[in-house]
Amino acid sequence: MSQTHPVNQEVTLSVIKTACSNCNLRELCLPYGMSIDELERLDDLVSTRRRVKRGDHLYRAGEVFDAIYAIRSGFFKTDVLLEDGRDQVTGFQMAGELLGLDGISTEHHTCNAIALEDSEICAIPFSRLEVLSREIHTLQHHFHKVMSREIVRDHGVMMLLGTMRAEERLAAFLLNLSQRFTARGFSHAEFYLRMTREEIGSYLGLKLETVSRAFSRFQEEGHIAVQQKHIRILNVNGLKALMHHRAV
Amino acid sequence: MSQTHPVNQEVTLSVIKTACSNCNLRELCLPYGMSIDELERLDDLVSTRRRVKRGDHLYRAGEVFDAIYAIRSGFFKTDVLLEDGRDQVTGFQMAGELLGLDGISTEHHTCNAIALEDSEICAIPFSRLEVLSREIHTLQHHFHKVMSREIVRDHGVMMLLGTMRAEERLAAFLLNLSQRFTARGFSHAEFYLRMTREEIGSYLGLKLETVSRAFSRFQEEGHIAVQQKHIRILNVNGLKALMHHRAV
DNA sequence: GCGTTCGCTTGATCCAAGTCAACCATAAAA
DNA sequence: TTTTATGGTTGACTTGGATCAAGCGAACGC
Repeated sequence: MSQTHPVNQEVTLSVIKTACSNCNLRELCLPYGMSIDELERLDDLVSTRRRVKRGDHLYRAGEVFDAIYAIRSGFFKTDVLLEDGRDQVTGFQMAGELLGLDGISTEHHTCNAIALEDSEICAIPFSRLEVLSREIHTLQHHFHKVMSREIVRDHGVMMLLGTMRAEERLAAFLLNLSQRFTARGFSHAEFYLRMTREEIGSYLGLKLETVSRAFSRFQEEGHIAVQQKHIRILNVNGLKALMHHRAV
Repeated sequence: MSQTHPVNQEVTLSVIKTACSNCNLRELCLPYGMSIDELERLDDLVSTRRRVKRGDHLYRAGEVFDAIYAIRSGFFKTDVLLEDGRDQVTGFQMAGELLGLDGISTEHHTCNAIALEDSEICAIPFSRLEVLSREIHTLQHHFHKVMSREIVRDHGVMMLLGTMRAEERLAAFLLNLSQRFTARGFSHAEFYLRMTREEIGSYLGLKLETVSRAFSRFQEEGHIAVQQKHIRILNVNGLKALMHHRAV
């Protein structure tokens, strides 16, 4: 590459921009709660940035695990494949969230992570994260919290799959998305779905037709406005009520 | 209490017996992979042993979290209660397994842990565990693996709830129990269920009648012998086949 | 600009599991 | 020993969501 001064400057700028210490997601992501000095030590670790094009795998089930990934921008899904060919989407991840925690257990990834739009991720080599988290207490503690939060989230999904009916599931799903978009500074009431009806259905344990019908019903009842993947929430409380419709 | 010599000796003996370094579950539990010296440092931490009677809570959702618990003996369930009164069993835990990991995230427990038989647990103060795991790399790494394993387990349950039909779920459940009993040195083919049909159903997202019917069907087909809570597995491969019966 | 593809919607029908109800078995209480 | 309570089984019926099928609209490649 050219080594002229202007280009070097540009490279430097770009490096600064990719550092955790300057990342506008740091309050959502791994750096949460860390001091300026501590952040600079984390920057060292998280130097590798990578683009993942829509439809491409970030990692695949079975591959050796050596890093977790923070989503810098974009949108992912994770899915698990059963031996008999059935598969299920286990989660949708957006900016500031971590991918790959499931791989720590066996040192192999146990699911596929696929970009649903062109995305950018920060790779965090796991063994180095363990070293650093021995030294930075806040990092250690926050990492534990993030793992625990993932467990709590999964319990919520189990609850949804085990006790809720179709419309309740979809209402819960929309409210969850809305809440996560809000946390990222986007509108809570209007967003684009990055995933298909089939992927939503897979995640919610429903068929795509059922998802589609539920969307139509919500629209008829004035809770939301749907136009393909564009969703506007017209009545949050209506959705919340729907979510707990039938206490069986 | 009496301070005579024999009694003191008994106390000492009892303390030695409760230490991780002498625990016969150490290969299944938190101490996995630790050296003798390291184990002795862990012993300090895990000094509190507690009995929990059948039906009693180890902790309740909403309580402040300050420790995780290793099951020394016995059997637990965890369940989550939704605002609208619905609840679901999120897991069954047996000797050597950890309880309470969900509480790290918010510093409050997010589920109830209830003993299904008279049990004994070791309390592990969490902040002290974090301190020690900064010093003992194997402890740190193993703890991360345990948390990750919990995430992978939950994905398995999501898979089960999202894609499997009733008989497949129950077959998977029985095989899972069998495998965990085996890992603890018990028969893989014969065991007592500690939970009711209703609790199994709640965990599997089914009604108790459906669970009961599936048991009867498995018995008719010669896969298992059921007598109340006593289960004998007669045909493991039959169950495995059942588990992947319909690749929809 | 046009055909092809992919994702979505909607309708008709079907079935697995839920619901309701009766009854049985075991264990604890009286 | 009988009574009561709790948990389990089984049958008859209902239903929510799956399945099958047709058609539509937007996006993309040629």
